Amino acid sequence: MAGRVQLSKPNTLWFLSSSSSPLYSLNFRGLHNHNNLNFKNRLHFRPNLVSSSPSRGALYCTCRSPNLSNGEAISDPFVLTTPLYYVNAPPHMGSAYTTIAADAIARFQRLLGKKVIFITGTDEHGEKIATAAAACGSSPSEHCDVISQAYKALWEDLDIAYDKFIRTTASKHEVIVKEFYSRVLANGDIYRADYEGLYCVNCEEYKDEKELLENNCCPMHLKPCVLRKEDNYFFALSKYQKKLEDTLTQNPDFVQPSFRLNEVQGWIKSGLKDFSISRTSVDWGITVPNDVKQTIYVWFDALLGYISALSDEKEQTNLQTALSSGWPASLHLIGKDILRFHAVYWPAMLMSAGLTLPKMVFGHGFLTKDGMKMGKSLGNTLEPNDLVQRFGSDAVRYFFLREVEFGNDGDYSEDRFINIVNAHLANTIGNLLNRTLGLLKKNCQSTLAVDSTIAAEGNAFKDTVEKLVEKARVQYENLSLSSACEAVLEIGNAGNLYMDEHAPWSLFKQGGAASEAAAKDLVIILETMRIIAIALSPIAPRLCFRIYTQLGYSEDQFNAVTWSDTKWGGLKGGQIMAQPKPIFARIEIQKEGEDAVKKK
RNA sequence: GGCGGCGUAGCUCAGCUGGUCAGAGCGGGGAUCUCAUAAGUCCCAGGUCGGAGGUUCGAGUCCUCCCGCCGCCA
Repeated sequence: MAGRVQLSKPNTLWFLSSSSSPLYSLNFRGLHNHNNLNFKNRLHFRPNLVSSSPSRGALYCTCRSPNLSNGEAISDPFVLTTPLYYVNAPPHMGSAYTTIAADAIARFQRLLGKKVIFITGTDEHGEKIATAAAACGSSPSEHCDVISQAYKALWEDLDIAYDKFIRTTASKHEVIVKEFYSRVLANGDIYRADYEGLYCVNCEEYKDEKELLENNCCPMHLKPCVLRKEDNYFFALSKYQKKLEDTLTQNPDFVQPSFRLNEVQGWIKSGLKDFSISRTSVDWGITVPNDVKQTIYVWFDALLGYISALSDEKEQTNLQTALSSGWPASLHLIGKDILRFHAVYWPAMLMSAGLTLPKMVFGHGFLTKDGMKMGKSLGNTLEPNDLVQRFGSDAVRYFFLREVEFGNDGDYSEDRFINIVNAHLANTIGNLLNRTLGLLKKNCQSTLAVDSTIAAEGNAFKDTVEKLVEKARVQYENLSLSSACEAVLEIGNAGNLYMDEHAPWSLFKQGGAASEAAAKDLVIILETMRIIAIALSPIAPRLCFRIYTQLGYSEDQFNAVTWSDTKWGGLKGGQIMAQPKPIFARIEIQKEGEDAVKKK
């Protein structure tokens, strides 16, 4: 379809024009960063290199909600990781999808009052990095700085509120890797051996001859592999075959979804081979302790980012201190292509070092575009930067979290993207708020007549909303992000139906008792919107913030909400609402030379 | 070749453990309304549940074979 899409600037630049809002504070408390003085506010974004102590008043830390003051033990933190993305290239939509999903899960866990440690970062070692840098005429570290920054910039645009951004070139990471290496060595699981084989530089892997194409070309990169013989260090993975089998049998939830568990069990069953964990031919990386000629292989290095990320900059880095700051991880979120490393190699490494395994590894599916696999050679990649610039963060997040059943593959098409986002965010949610605030302004001077609890007395609608909220909570906890979205949107549908049934605009015209009933109805709908703003905030945080501020709340109040605030009754009589203003501008499609609008 | 997953309305998907033998969202058509972001509400069309057998009183759901797609392994 030839056409142009109008930029949804209102969705991305809302704050810059909102100074007329009487309740929106322009004061920015940049507690942690010197660089954050521009107006473009970031909800729950913090490139936090400085540890902040948990505090009730902290802008984003919710580990101590008021409800935890009754002598409850401090619970374990919820530690969530994305993969550490390889900096051979800027981020693509696949890694953005993983990170968006992780962010939604992290936000939900924070709403529950959990202390969350959300770890992401970049894997910056390896031959490909050195090669890519040389091709650009940069040093590897310069190259890493640029690409790593590109990741951070995209995460900022996508409202990713991570806690720890670890780069494998960080000095603390090296300390952790070396200490871990020594532990595994001391356990007798590293040995030296010759390794000869055909090596693909792009995969950074030795290949079995059988899997290569003619001229020994790698099937993925279509470039000839090089015969290499190296004297390397090996990790005794085969030694852990039985233990891994037992672990997966006894913990069937360790790998999810369940069909991925089957795959992993199949790999193990077919026999595990020791794998090389070092290279002599690669200089860009961490040297093997006591052997400066060998460099640690990227996976043995990178996976430890999940632990080194926990290390506090201020303290002397050591493995034990890092572990005690949040290990074991609660959830590793990964794409299915790296499942073997996370579900087989990593657990075995941890066993060897005598460390606890993470609680769960979740391997989600791939994204396709218009039903086809994405690939540079196909020329149909989906650039996350483009998507977020064109449609805004909320639309991108909402679409992928709603449309892809987590764990399965998912498809993107622009028509469907626009249809779904318009129908749900602009129409169901956005119009409901707009029409209600408009009525409130016209008939009640933008002020709530009664408490929402009083307004809903004897009203079954409140029960409907509470049931759907509970449904959403359960779905979030089960990582069913799509179903959670569905449940929250259903609240919006119920709200629109309620409005039509009660027709408060008609009641206002009648005056008297009818007008009072109408005023109560508006309070009911606005309380519903308040609940939606909380329940949907893990998915579309910026949109939800706009809803919350139009209901008369401040940024601090929004950042302090917990899931328990979805309980009916937050809005009180007398609260003044902001002026009605669309919270999500419809994405318009215009066809060339043709007026596509053909409506009544 | 072996193992596993999938194939349900134009699109994206529910329907798990057999029982009002088919639903939802998006899109489409119609009606209605005008508080509202040309939005809302209501109604409708649209299905050989990949195909063929079988088990059963009854199968989208269980079994067998076949076709197609995807993944892992060889």
